[in-house]
Amino acid sequence: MGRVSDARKHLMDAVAELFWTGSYDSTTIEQICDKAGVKKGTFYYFFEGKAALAEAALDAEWRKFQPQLDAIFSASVPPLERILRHCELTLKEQAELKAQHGCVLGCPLCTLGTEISTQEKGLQKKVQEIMAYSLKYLETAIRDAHAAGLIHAPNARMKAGVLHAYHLGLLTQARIHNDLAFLDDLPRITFDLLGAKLPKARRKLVTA
Amino acid sequence: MGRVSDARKHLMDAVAELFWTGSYDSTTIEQICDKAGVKKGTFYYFFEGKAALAEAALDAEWRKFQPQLDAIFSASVPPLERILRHCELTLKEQAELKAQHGCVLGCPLCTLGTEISTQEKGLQKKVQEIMAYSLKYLETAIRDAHAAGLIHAPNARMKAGVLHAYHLGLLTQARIHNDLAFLDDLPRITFDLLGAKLPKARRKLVTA
DNA sequence: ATAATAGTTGACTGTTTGGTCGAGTTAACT
DNA sequence: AGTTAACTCGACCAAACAGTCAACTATTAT
Repeated sequence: MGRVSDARKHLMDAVAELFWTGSYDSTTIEQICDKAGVKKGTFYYFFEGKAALAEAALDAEWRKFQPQLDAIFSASVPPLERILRHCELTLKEQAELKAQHGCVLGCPLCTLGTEISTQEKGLQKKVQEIMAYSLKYLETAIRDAHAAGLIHAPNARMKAGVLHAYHLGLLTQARIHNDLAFLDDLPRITFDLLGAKLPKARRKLVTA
Repeated sequence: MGRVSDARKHLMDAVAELFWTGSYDSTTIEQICDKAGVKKGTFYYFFEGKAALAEAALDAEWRKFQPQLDAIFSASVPPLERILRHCELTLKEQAELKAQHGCVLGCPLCTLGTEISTQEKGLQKKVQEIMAYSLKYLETAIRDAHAAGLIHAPNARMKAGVLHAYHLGLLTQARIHNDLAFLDDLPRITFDLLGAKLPKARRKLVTA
């Protein structure tokens, strides 16, 4: 009964892009509404406020992204290949975003999470949750690689943590310096850190 | 001629803490003035706006911090010891800040730089500049360590980049999760990444 | 068709903000 | 002591902002 609407979806799409390119606090509700082609009243009909919208949008984005990770980290793929593909996905994504928006955007979870960590506890929890998920993919791949004797990593969780931190650090630097070149080393160093050899055939250089 | 004032200094101190604990965009000029015990008119007498103040404050903070780094990374200290001390300084700082503010604050340059990267180009440049400086300390230490045969790192710059990215990533995670435990591995993993052995005598565990 | 429901809106309120300015105050210098 | 320059302030403005609401519209199920 009653009419149906896609305003909710439009709002979530709009907020994702605005947070991504700008920042959480600098994005106003009116900006979001404008981009979504929706009036403020409608916004408040669907969401309690900016934080609630952000939380919903984050959830939706993650659900959209997850199948890609599931494919890349599929158990049917050799473990080290999974990690390599993940690196390549990151490179490809960042290059596309730079082409689209004119600047390197880095990791959205870091950008958002860092900014709101001292406020908006609910949203913060969601960020933590998603980060924890994506860490698990790495951890599993590393554990499998170790079990297959491809690398020596008795503590897969810790190794994943190191890789993840390095990964995030690079993305952060790339955003801050607005330079994709920071990511060039990503696959090679990742494999270095794993104590594995990067297949020579796979040398995609993505330069700014 | 004329009177002298420390309002400028007070403003710079206030803004440093507010950005640190909150965020750039969420910090209003009035908030800054309140914390500094100064009226808005005075603010605009000294600064063109928030970005200008931030830039000046960043510069001042860096100048205050630099001597500490100079001491830690002194050529009179064995190169690997420099790096270890730097890790320990980070741990100590973050623990103090947590005790003081109730939350893990991470790297201020990252927090600020990530948030404003797509706006405020002048401020952004300052952030990049300071980051580049602090990277140089690491690089020199690594080059010295390599020259002394303590580690194998023919490309000191790249090694420093890896360590730096890992470092930043950890701090970011610690902030996002508000948990100092993320930093526990910092010294050990740092030395792992360097291919060096961490002196057993130095095992300070800082837990949340 | 119609009634019930879901969605939409614009106009409104009160508040917060950035930013300005002229008038006043304080301290250094001669 | 008096001049001058550096500084301070509070009052003010206009714009931007979050948030509300009663009236309106479109859709769906019956």
